[in-house]
Amino acid sequence: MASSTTTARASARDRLLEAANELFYAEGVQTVGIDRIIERAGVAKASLYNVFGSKEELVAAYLESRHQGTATRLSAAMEKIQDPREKIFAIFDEQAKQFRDPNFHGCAFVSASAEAPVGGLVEQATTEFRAWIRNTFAELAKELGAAHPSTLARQLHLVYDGALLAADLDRNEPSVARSAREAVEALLNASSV
Amino acid sequence: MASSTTTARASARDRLLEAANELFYAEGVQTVGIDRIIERAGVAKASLYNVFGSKEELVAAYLESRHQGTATRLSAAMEKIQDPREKIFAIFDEQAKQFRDPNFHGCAFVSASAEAPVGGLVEQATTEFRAWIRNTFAELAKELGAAHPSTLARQLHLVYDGALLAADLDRNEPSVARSAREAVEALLNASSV
DNA sequence: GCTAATCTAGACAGATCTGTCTGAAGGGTG
DNA sequence: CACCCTTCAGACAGATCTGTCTAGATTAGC
Repeated sequence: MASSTTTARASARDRLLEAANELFYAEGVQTVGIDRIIERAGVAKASLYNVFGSKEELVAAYLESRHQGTATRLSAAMEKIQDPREKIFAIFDEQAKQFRDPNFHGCAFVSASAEAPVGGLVEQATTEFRAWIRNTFAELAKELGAAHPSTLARQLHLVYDGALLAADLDRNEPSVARSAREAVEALLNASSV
Repeated sequence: MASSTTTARASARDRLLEAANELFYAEGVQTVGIDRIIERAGVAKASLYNVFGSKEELVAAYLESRHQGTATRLSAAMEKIQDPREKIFAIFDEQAKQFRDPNFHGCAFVSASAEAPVGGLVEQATTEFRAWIRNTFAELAKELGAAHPSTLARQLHLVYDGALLAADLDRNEPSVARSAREAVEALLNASSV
């Protein structure tokens, strides 16, 4: 598929992924059926099953695209920063920006994992994503010269996940981002930096 | 399997709640159907709909029973302790004990909320549970004499949620509990205690 | 203009879901 | 025993789900 589409319209695959991203993320993987995806994408059901072989593979592709999106967003946020400490804060600032998005609805991987079968593609995509973000924190912790980089990374990950969860489930409370930032400060200071 | 001579069978309601607790928690609210619940509970379908009016209300009752269970567990863990700082650690120690339970599967409220309709009973039960646990932390933070009790409570909640999530999704890593405890220490120390 | 490949809408199959209803079995109380 | 009332097993309705298949429309290359 060398993308020879000269048409103005996006490819069926891209339109399906966009529809999946909107609907799956907003309402959940289980509750959104195939019919609603193809209706929003403007694509025939046969085409969906031709491109992706099953709903599960569409879900996996949706999660991989979110993984990719988060990776590029965080890279962009850290791009012009040298200090690893400031890079870490940039990650949480970027997260705080997400919270203000009216379409924000928590972590897509957490939601998708809630009712996914063990050993399936969703679990696999989630494991990869979480390993990647933990590794991102671990490298920054190492650059920082933390006493125990992997422990600090795990702690930053705890705050990162907890903040995502709270921002989604405790909508009334707008101070989540600030509390998370102050928690990060405390953790960085405590890790003998 | 068992004796019907002396021991009275538990009520239909209790058996339904027990089956719901096992199946909903292990596999998810959406993926487990009514038929599997009544089969495990040994109860007729008509009885379920007689006791609870709908699946959603059964789910809400299941969540409320977990709320109650967590409340009594934490109360017991803090019972013999006076120092609020040690009470906070007792909460996280209790959580760590949960992680070692082979049936541990993350936070029931997070999982149930992942695909629940907005404004439904699941959202309501989740809001109540989260308000309760945040309030628990807030009272301890106040006893501690923290500079900003509600901020400290929010931060402890972040770590609490993040640890639950990580213990569920990053099964390989066993050091979650220790990292969480150290994070709590750092947060307590930073809040001018 | 013709052919071949692709995309379309939608019927269809088969399974599964929630919730209702029927009719029989069972246990406690007069 | 007769009565009442709960519970039982399971058929049934109606909706919805994933995935397959048919057949017409569209498009590209020649």
